[in-house]
Amino acid sequence: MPRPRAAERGSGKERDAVSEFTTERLSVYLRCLTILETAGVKTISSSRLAERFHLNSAQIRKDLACFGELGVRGVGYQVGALRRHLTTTLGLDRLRRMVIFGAGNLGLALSDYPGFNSDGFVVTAVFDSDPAKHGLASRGGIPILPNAELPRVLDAGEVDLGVIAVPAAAAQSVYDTLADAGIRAILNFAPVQLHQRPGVRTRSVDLRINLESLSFSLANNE
Amino acid sequence: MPRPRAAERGSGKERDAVSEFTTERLSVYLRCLTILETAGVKTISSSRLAERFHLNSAQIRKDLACFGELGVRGVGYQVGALRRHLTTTLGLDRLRRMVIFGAGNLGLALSDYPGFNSDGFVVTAVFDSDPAKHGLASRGGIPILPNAELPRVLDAGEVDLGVIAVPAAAAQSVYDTLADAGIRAILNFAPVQLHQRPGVRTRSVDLRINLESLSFSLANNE
DNA sequence: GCATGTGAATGGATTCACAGCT
DNA sequence: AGCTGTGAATCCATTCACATGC
Repeated sequence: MPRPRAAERGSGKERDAVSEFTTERLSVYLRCLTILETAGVKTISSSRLAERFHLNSAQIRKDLACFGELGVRGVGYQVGALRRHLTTTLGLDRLRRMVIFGAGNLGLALSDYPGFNSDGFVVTAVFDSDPAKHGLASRGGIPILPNAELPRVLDAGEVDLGVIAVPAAAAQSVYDTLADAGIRAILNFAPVQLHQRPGVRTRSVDLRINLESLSFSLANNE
Repeated sequence: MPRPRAAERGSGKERDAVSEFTTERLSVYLRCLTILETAGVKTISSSRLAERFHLNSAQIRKDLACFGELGVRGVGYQVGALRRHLTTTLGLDRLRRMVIFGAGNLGLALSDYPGFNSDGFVVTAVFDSDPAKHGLASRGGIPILPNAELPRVLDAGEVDLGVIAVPAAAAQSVYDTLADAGIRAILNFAPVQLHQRPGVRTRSVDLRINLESLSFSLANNE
């Protein structure tokens, strides 16, 4: 097993063995470039980008070099062009529709979370097994539907991404439902080691582990 | 810089150079042991633990060996004793009080999130800069206070952990406020590279990067 | 001259495989 | 015989340092 880690990494192969660490940093670079473009900066070198945003210049160059010769030697990178390139590379030039399972505190918060409803992402529905919630909606107006409605939502339009925000005990079953429905990318918030399916890209965010890790530091940092 | 990563790692030294990857896995092991103990299992070997929860047996042994000879050769580990040991090691045998900055969707959801209000953790207050929210409370009853009330809350009782759930633009300022107030552990949800203080253990969870990383996989997987 | 792209060096996490204990 | 604890081997991400190109 290659680096399973607590926040486990997904299955499925990238096109050219671009590491997950690299792809995560691409998101960071994209954000930095957006800030620079807004500020009117046209060109930037890896070293000044590194300096400005507390990154490492060699790493920036190596990460970007995975996708061709994006810079100009002696000059640096064109901010606008590079931003557009990263946007395409990350697949953010098209709309990613998401469904969330679990209309609890976390699920509803994520439904309305700006980062989940902007720049290429949109939450289309929240599913919950509790009949008392059906027909209701999040504060932002995302409808809460019965789990059984998933096929209908899938028929009505492409869904690219599933989010699991149900209690640990229900997570595997929701995962399987999503996988069976043909969803190829899943973000899991339940604190369980999911038994993953091949062909389904899965990432887990374990909020509790972050707390416990901080607690460990407090307990052991002298 | 040693592995800053998108979800950046904090500052401050562990007692015996126990890696952050190891401490994250300790949380996982603790969960597994709790399940086993509830199921009445008294003893377990690293290989059966690995099998049962999709882990690696050598890694389990190596991780646990950081904290002394916890197992018995030829037998395995005592479930109950090991669970208690990990609980203490992770500092979960005492109560960790937390304050959350940002009473938006995310901040309020986290305030009531079971994982943030059980087994050693409790959210004592939510702070927000919007006067319209002061005096209100989360659904679960955590009061929303003005930022200026932080010193009073600190005087009233120990606060071990701060959570940043404000928009990106306000995150650094909240971070500095928490650091100035003497809080030594911070969990940040804002999508920014924080300028960190020495002596303050910081972890960042970047929800947006998880989405973008999944989007990348969808765009580049075959 | 200056900054990229990259082979080589480094550092560290994971896995292997076995010595040592029960 | 079985399982832990661990040195050795492996793998991989990061960093260095420089040849290459504008």
